[in-house]
Amino acid sequence: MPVDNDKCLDNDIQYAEVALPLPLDLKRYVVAPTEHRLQPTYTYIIPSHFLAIAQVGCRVIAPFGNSTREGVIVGRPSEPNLPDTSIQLKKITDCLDEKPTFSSSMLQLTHWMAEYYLSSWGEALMATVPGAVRSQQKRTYKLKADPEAVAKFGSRAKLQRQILDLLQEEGNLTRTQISRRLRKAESALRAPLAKLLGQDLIMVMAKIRPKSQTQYETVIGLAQPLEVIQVEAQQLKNAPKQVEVLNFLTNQEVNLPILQSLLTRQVGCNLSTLRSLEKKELIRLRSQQIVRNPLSLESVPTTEPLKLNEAQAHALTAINRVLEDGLVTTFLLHGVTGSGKTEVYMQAITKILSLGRSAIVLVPEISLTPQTVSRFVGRFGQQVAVLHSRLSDGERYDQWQRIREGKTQIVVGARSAVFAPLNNLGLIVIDEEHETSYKQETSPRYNAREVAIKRAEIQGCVVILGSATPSLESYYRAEQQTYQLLSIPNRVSTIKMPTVKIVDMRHELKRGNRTIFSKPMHSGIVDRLQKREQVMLFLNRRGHSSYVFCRECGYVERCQDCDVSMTFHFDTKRLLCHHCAQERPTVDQCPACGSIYIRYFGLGTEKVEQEVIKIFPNARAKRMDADSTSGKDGHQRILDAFREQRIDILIGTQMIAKGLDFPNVTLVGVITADTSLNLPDFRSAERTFNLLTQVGGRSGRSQSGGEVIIQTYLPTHDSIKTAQHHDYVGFYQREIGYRHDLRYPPFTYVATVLLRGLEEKEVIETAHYLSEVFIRFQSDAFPKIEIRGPVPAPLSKIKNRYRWHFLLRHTDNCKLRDYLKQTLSHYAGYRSRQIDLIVDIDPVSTL
DNA sequence: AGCACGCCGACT
DNA sequence: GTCGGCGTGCTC
Repeated sequence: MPVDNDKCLDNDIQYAEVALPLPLDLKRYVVAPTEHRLQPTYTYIIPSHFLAIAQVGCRVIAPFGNSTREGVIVGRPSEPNLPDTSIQLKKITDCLDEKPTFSSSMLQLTHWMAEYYLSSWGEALMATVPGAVRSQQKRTYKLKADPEAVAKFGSRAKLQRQILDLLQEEGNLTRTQISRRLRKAESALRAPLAKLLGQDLIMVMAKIRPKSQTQYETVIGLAQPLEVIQVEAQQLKNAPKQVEVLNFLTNQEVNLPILQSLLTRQVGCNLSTLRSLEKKELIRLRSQQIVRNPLSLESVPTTEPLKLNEAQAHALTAINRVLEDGLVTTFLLHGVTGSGKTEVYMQAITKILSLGRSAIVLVPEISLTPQTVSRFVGRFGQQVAVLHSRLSDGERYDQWQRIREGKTQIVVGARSAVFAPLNNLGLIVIDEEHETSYKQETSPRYNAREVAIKRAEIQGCVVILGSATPSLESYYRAEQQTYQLLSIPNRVSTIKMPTVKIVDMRHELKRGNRTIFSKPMHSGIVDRLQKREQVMLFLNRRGHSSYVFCRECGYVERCQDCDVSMTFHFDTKRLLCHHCAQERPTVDQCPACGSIYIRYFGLGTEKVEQEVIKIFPNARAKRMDADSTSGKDGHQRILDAFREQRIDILIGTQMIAKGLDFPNVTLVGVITADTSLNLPDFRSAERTFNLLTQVGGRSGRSQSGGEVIIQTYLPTHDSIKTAQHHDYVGFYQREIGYRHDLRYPPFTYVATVLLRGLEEKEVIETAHYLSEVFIRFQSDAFPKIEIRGPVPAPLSKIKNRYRWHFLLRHTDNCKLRDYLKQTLSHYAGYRSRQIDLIVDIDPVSTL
């Protein structure tokens, strides 16, 4: 029987079901998976002083095992529902919210996410709030024994000795602090610390406290009427600084409270001056909340709604009709690059605001540039909150609070903005819906597009998926009438689509052209340079050469920790692994046979830059990729320079392909289209088509018209041919046929299961064991499940960890998940801790 | 995930 | 013997 110190009657005890962010315990699914509590929640007693506020959806701190955790109340059962009656219920230590952080719809949404993506509910809940909202656990270690006992400890256990010395010297330290000072991994400290604790030599003080949160600033105001102050100032002759302060305050044009920092700087005084004035009750110091606003709103000119062309107007009418009726609908807005989709979004948002509801706009992180943001801010001003990865924790926290308090009606942000806590949400826009960055690559591995659709279903909203190159899944669903298709087939006004030229590089080679520029590409660039127009050159690979090898013996420089070749970077003259960032100097002699015939192969952006400089010495060329700049605004500076036409040729990776709009660019060159085409992934054709269309869309965004030149060794490939004619539907029809024949999405649902570990042998053995489990269940209850694998993953080793994987398919995604839950629960008993298991539902890539 | 417990080889 | 490494199990 639980003991409650608050002396209330047993039937007054109130309970909370708490979800904690623990990893999913797969063993729970072993028996009767549908009846069992699928998500591990824990029951706690709510102390009477929290009864008033500890509601469902509140974040709480609760003791868990021998630590303290932050969790979320997901239920208030009248009776505890425990697997075992002997369990002693503990009490919640603290309730962090007066008003629930999670609404019932967010609880529902996160529960769905956890079930769908096979994560725990707690993990799903935590993924929806910014880090700064979450509490941080802080454990500090403190010396408990007296110095004598410490001295007596001896130096048998060196680490323990070092820790004792450190604590004696510096007092209380956290584990991270200890690890930094001793230059040891935190994990290595666990055992020694445990030992010291066991011997009662040290103690831990666990404190969990909410992170950074709200910032305050001090403002100074007058505490007396102006006349009184002026009289008083006469009396302060021997305190000249104080007089100065008073004079400054009384001479202000507007008599508003002034920032302390500003005042001290202007007058040249310090805080103590102000304090003494405060004591004399002449001024008042007051602390007020700082709202960090990363938008410089003043600088953004307001924009008026543009007049829509016929296709845009048609799309908007269809959307508005549904918005008015309040129906749950998903639209697929298919509009070519430059067709004015954003204007349609904005006018739909205007509509939903007029109905008293709010909107979320999801944008891929990469296109969340000031340019995009200012379009929304320019139209909607203070009603917009922006959430993206460049914000500091504090800024993000403030934005989040503004949204939660109902101060903004529109949220523009990347993936996780789909969880923005807006009141009365009415519309979710997902721009570039095909983008793979909407998929989170850590648990819970959700796709914001699918989460948005689910959220819309729960909260009764409309979703607009927008893209020039919709994902095959979305377009298929539109064809099946699951989504409503809206098309904008033309660019706005009279701007034409660029002409696209395909250059067969095999012919170039035969003609003896060994440079990276084909004849048409070369003359195209020369032509633009003469006309003072700009050129963008695109290559989706960083570095100089993607592999370095010896012509004598065939030795290739590989990464020691990953199964890939090292990329040569000319800037640093070093070899870099693009998967683990391992780096080493390049060689001029073969490490295997000593020969000096080292060759550099495989083209990267650095090499393109060099070639451009060599062949077009008079052109001002600049490269933009992950290596080319450092610092926060580096990329922006390059883009600004390009916009102001201080650069003629911009060379870059993906980075320059998305959402940028430079009117003077009339030629876009794709150095090679084949890189992404040859990847062993069922979406590689789709990727390539998207990329080519995207890149091509950068050309000719003004009246002068534009040209795109694509160099390839595979000129007859569907992705390339259809991209040439801006023929999305043609591409779709071909590709959907292949998907159908090969039983890939959207005709099946796919999940990948990856096993990862340091010991190759162990990984393989585990993979084979799992394979047996898969096969056993397949024949019993799931004959239609298709299992591919185990095979080494295409990147068979990353960061020293070997990777084997499975690909599972089924036409019914519920069956597929049930199958995974059951099989993996059986495997869970076998698995060793050395092997990670990663399940990815609806993976965006199988590499 | 943390954290303790308990089993086993290596060395004061 | 003990130290410390490492695998296993539990947390309302």
